[in-house]
Amino acid sequence: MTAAQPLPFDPIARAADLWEEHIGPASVMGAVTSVMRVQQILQSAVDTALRPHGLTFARYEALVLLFFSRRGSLPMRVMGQRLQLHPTSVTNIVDRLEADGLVKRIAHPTDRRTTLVEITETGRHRRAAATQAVTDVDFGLRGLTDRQTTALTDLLAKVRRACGDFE
Amino acid sequence: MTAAQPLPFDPIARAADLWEEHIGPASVMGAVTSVMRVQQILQSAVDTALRPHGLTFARYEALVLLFFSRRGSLPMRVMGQRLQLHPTSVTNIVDRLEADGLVKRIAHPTDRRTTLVEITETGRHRRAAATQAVTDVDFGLRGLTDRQTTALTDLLAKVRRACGDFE
DNA sequence: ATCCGATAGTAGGATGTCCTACTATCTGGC
DNA sequence: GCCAGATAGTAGGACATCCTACTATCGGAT
Repeated sequence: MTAAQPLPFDPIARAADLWEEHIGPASVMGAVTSVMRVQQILQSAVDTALRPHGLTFARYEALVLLFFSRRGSLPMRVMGQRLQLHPTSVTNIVDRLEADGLVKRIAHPTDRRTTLVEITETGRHRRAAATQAVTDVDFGLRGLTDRQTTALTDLLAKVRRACGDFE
Repeated sequence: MTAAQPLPFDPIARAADLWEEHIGPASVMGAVTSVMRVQQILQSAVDTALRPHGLTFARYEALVLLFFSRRGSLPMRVMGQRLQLHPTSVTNIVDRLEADGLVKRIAHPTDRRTTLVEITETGRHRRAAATQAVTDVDFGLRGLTDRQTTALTDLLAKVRRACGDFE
């Protein structure tokens, strides 16, 4: 069953690829599967690069978001909006970043419901090191030219726009 | 802080998009972010379509894989290879499918280490209904033409190939 | 024949995500 | 002022994934 029929090339093996062969509509499900798979590959690669720095991609994104914010701090609610994350996921992420001393929760000056999350000096240094690690990875293992990378981003942007991403 | 500077258009808000603006290299990180985000969108859409059928995308893929297999059964190890999943994830998925009566574990005729997973009649029917639900979703909410969909798949295939996917 | 490394699957733990409450706080209409 | 509904964040639970061990079994080298 494992190697019953030796295919000539590209034995794409995922279920939805199989599905594609048998049913159609042409390519739609194949695109879905490809996106899923590439995301998995990228997630794994980036997380591997970030692990030595004690960060996941989600936490890294949060750190970057705070780093580039005006005052180095944002309400948790805003972080959730920017990162497209559920409020409880933000709580979790900030918990861990705070435990590592990379951010700290501070009180909002006027709204006592709101918790501001502020990046610490340690957090700024960690972000710099992690960014280096991420860029090093991405240079290593792409398979696309600059033009192709841009094309990919544009195509995905179309999908995102059609789905109401970008608000 | 929330709406400090009203941007003219496309206020792409994710952290890595911000990162992109400030550092570069042009577009690489943007592509990574786009893949991540589109995967999230697709995952959510597909899971929503499958929820009424009691399936996640992962379990649906497993069901499809078994459905299109020669004898309607595969060793768990092979399922893991085809679906690019950790052996423990396969165990989890098969546990749940089996609890729902969609598959059953049977003994391998010669290798007593191996557990074969076989799709049941109920599983076959469930797959058919779920496939209908998934195709209905995908037709509704894409933003690409057929040509663009194909182009997207091809670009992602390049990435997968460069990363040693397809074995 | 036997032993030792390789292989198949699972158990338990960690992480990350979401959902459903729940508490605390704010805000606007009365 | 004051109360009803909205909003910010968190707690606890469900689920999916991975990792590290662990057991059972296989198969080839000796």
